[in-house]
Amino acid sequence: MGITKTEHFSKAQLEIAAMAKAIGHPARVAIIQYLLTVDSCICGDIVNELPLAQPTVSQHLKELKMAGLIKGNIEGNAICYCIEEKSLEKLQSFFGAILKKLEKKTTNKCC
Amino acid sequence: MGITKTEHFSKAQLEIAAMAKAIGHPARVAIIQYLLTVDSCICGDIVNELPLAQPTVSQHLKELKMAGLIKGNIEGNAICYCIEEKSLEKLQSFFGAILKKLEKKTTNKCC
DNA sequence: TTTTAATATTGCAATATTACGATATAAATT
DNA sequence: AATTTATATCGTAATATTGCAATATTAAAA
Repeated sequence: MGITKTEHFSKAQLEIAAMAKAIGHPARVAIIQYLLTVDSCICGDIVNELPLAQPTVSQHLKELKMAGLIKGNIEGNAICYCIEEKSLEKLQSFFGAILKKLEKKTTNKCC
Repeated sequence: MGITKTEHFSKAQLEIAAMAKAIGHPARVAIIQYLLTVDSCICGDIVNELPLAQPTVSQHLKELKMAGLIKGNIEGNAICYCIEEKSLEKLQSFFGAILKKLEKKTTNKCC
């Protein structure tokens, strides 16, 4: 069907999944990494940094924005994109919590 | 086209994207969380824990396995699934590195 | 050895994603 | 005002994902 049964999952599960899904494409990983290298988040040429056409990049940016991973400020005729720190913190603490739980059960490993 | 231009991205970017993509579905988030609650990774009834049919769950498990996030051990006629710690560590350090870089550029924020 | 239990695979329908050309929009520049 | 620059949106083709019924597989249990 290609449709996810969202109603059966918790809000937290849906949120983590949505953010992870947004990162789940190499172009979007590259966009995030590029946003980290530009110092003042003076944006602009994200398109030139990627091996993809402008509409495709625009679409990827939209998905990152909708997942709350980046935000954009209009600066004249350009748009300044930045990473949304809060969402990345959520992801890190999700994985941090998992690793913490894993360490607690070192006694009972079967694989 | 629905096809990703993988050849233009780095191995690291592809790996992070693949792992994130695997977590990018609420059922797979739920599976990971469930695997954390069972103490001895005596598996079995993951199907009963999820609001999805058995073939669907099996498919999600396969994707998690292919992304290297979980591993499965055959135990008689059942299969014991566990979380692959290394891959989660990779993800956490990816996000950790991002947050570290973000903290370094607090002076030049525009959004 | 037949049955049961646990999981995987196949096949398929519905929907989502990826990519891009064409076009639209909107502000800066000339 | 016309042009340029930066980005978004539309439309569409190719492919991927999600979900499940039906069926296969494989090992334990009866």
